[in-house]
Amino acid sequence: MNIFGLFERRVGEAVARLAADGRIPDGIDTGRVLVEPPRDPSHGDLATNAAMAIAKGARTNPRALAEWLAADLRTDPRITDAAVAGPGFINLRIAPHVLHDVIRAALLDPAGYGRSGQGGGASVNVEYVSANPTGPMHVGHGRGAVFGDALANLLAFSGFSVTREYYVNDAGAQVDVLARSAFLRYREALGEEIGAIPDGLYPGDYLVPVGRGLADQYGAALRDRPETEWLPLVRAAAITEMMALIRDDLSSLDIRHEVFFSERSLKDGPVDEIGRTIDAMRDRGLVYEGRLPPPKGQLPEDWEDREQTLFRATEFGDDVDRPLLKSDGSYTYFAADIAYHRSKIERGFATLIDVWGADHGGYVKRMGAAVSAVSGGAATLDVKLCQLVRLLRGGEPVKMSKRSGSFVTLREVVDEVGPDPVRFMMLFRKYDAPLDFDLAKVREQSKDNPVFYVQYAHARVASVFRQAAETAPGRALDRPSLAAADLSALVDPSEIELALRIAQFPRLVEAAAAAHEPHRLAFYLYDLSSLFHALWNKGKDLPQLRFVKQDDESSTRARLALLGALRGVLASGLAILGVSAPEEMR
RNA sequence: GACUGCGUAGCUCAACCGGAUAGAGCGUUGCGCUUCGAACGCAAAGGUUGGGGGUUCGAGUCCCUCCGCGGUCGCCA
Repeated sequence: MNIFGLFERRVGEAVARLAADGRIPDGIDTGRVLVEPPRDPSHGDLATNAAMAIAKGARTNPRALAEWLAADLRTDPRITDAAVAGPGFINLRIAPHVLHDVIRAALLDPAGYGRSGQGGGASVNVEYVSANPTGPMHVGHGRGAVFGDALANLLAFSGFSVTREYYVNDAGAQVDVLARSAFLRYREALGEEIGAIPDGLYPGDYLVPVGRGLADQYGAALRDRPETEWLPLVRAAAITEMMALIRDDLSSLDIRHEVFFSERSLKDGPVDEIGRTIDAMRDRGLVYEGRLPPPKGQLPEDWEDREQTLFRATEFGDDVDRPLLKSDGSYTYFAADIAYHRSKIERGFATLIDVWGADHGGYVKRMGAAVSAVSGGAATLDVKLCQLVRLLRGGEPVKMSKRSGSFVTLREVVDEVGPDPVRFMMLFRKYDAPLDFDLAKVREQSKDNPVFYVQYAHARVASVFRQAAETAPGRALDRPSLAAADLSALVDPSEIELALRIAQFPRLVEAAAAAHEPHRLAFYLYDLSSLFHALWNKGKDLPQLRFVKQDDESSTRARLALLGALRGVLASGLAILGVSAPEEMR
């Protein structure tokens, strides 16, 4: 249950009654009416901007409107007070039983609390990672991987039908370079001395096993054949191995895609999907032969002014029209990418989310233009650009990696600190802000480490339940029993504040899902944990606030009910982020 | 030069389709804590939200402009 939505509807009814009474005009737009937590808890439990939001349409001053609405709201048994404040806010105090209902709902259905029908089952495609299959994943890939995965979880939790997809760039020049690099390792495996890896080839030793595999499979048969003959074979083998490597890296973070979509299949499949896409666009007048103005700033050395096949991207908000064919007549990467996104649309997705690295920023407009063009405006594309990750150890930048040849691999980091800190810290920052990831800090078991702080809150709740069971062996601690407790024993402001924060969970999930911003959930869990730890600490000085009290079974049960609700929200939130919720931490 | 993201406390960052007195953590300062639930607690100081202008009842948030930092800049992927 979402009390914010509940009271938003209630406020809407109050507005409708004002209209029915003739005090304001009919049909006023209430789309901007919000019920939200007040900035200052002393103002009330909930606040609404309704009077200010409709004042213009009602042609009445906000204060007067607020008084009318407040009078109506005061008649509701769920509302104990409605006060007008400031420019026209209405601050609401809700009856204790409303909050008790929230606690019971969260307690009785921990996995369902916060879920919503927001998505209405709509199909959403989240494309993330899509790292080139030329080597192991590095830390930068890891951020997009975790972000995309948490976002997919969040959307699924919010009632969307989500497909997690990986676009395998198995068609460009890079995979040919991969093939040549693997071929070198193949010759090495046959006993040849290859010396230093030449510039332009991938030096990483992760290709050594690929070379060995080729030697096992083909013996010396490929060695003296021309490149045109061995390259497709070696390339296919190497890509298969690299994708296995990447899937393994991803599984170390518990990330699994449902669809791996091959770029090569667009061109080499039964039909040339890229050609088909271009033809379809041409039929609609979106493709023409023309010249492009030279790029501003430094001119590329090999710039030649020539006529080429262009997509009218400018008609869809891009800065210039974009080429679909290279000078040798082959398709550009962009042309393939249009065909790929068109395939997503043809597969029934109206909402496309792409998670890219910051270096692809210049690509966003043209892809958005392409999606508008090929879908006729029916599909939307939201591109999330994840900023760079700076890897630190004790404040000092970490560089290089022997294994990969040039970068720190994701796997090295996961192996060192574990998947939970990697996932949580990658999400404990807005995606469009650069991220510092400190290998030393994320392993600290102290309140300064957010991962530990949140997980420890969950473990601490579990510990209270263990203690509750030990101190009174006959005590019924199952959820239905606790839900039957008299919750009116919860009176301390700290307890109420915690309950109110739990009540915000559904609203927060909804907003985070709508904005495609899973980091909000990470911050919420941190705040929630902070309230709980504070309450715990208060019990140290004030024994009457302890959760388990030998001499007061009824307040013990009420508090355990609250903690049971808290435990569910923590577990549920952490599950969306893909972080474990430990029962104990040792 | 163009496009794009960012600019919030000394530092690292939040701020929910524009809402009230811009919030946390670290650091600083002060007080507390004889393992009872301290893998610490409480409190304080700290801000012209990069500068300027505009829209609005109301702007960190939207628009314009300038400054600074990063990214990208026909056919690479």
